Amino acid sequence: MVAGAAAESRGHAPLLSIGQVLARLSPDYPELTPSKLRFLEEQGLITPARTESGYRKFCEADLERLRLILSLQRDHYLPLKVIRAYVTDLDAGRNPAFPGQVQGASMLGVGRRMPREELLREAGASASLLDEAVAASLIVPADAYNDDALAVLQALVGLRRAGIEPRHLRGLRAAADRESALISAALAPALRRREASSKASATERGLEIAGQLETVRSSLIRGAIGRLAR
Amino acid sequence: MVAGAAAESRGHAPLLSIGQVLARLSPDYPELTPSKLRFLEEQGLITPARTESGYRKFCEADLERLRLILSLQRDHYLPLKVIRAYVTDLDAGRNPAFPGQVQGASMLGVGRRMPREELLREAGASASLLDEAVAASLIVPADAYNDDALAVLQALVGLRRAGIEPRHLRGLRAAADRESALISAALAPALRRREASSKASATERGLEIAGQLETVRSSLIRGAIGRLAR
DNA sequence: TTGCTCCTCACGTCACGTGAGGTGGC
DNA sequence: TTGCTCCTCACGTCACGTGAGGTGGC
Repeated sequence: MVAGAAAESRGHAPLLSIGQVLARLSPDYPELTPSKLRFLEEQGLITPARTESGYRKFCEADLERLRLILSLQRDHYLPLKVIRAYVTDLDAGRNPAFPGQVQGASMLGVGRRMPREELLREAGASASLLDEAVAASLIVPADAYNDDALAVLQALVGLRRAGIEPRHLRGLRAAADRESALISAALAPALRRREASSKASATERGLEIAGQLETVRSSLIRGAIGRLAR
Repeated sequence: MVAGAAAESRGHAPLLSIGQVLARLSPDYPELTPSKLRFLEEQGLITPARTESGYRKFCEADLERLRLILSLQRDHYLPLKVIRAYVTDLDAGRNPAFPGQVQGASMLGVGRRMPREELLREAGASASLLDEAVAASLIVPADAYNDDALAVLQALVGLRRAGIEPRHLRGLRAAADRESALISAALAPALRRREASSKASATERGLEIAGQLETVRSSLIRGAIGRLAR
């Protein structure tokens, strides 16, 4: 590994100090701090190189890994223990299952499947609400439902209390399809460039883009709600 | 205060045990636990009544307060210290400013305003990107921008890296307006019923509904992205 | 030499979770 | 009487944050 001026003159990416890493990542991850970076190293999630005098030096692969770790934390609410297991498996070439299937799922309940009756009971929903949700293409009917369907149905219970019915949300379905088409188009060139790249990483990147779109949308909606109250 | 059968026979809401509170709130707040409820009491955020033998008993006002506290935590990422100050001010009838203006804003930076140049620098954005965002109605031009504009611009920087430009997002603006109209319609009856209710609580309720809509949308988009990778 | 960045190490903090050991209520 | 729910209290945990005290680099 050659660092510094020599690397730069050959067009290699230079190694970054902890402060430079912060400057590069904080636009996407504003909650990042030096103390968090040191903590992640202490926990064995990243292993940056060191200069002779002990300064940390991060390469591009370290940055990629940090982006992965931070987005698993931010967008999937995964505890570091789970993230560490995932990246350790990745390092070992074991091609592990993507751990962030269900936002906020309990460790016990991950991958859990429940029949219709259990879904209704846990969500506190009526059978007709579920039927309406299916009719509006908000939930896909199945023999066994997952935690995602449960979260959606719980939200629909809350929305009904506000007088908003599933049929009012048909537009959401169409808008989501348009949005996923936009994301799909954005991912296509990267997928062509590196054919061998895993589907998991394409999904991960797609979810990151979805998160950025959500930041924009959320601002627009909060702005509109703020104007309503005036 | 009369509790139990007498209260029920008069049509008063009965007092709820800690387990019953959990059953009522966990559809909306799945992360709620008995230990969290006890912790919130210990921290002085709620003060449920007690039976002679020491069992906690929650009234409807306690539930309302819990919903407020939990949504301030979940949707605005506020620390309990800030939430406590807010509800304490509410109790004292001081009509405090709603504390959750900016998601994830640092305490130092709350209410902070920055000129165009500072906004561009902090977001790592070009002037033309900001101009395009303004043209697409994603950011409102101003002499001084807030943290919300910064978050949006940072997201747009990330989206541009993925090849998504502000003009591709004009649809988001229209969709956000439709969504806020839906929310506005849902809030209207409640606003009519209790004219004196504060605008802050209408905004709060509007944001709660927006959060539920987001749960549904997020599921649809994640589902669509998952199908893309197949 | 002067700032500025970076280092370690110890301790603090925030928001809970986890039992142990015991009592209350239909 | 038997479960089941609920109680307190002590301690643990997770993910960092905060300084003190010191060294490195342009």
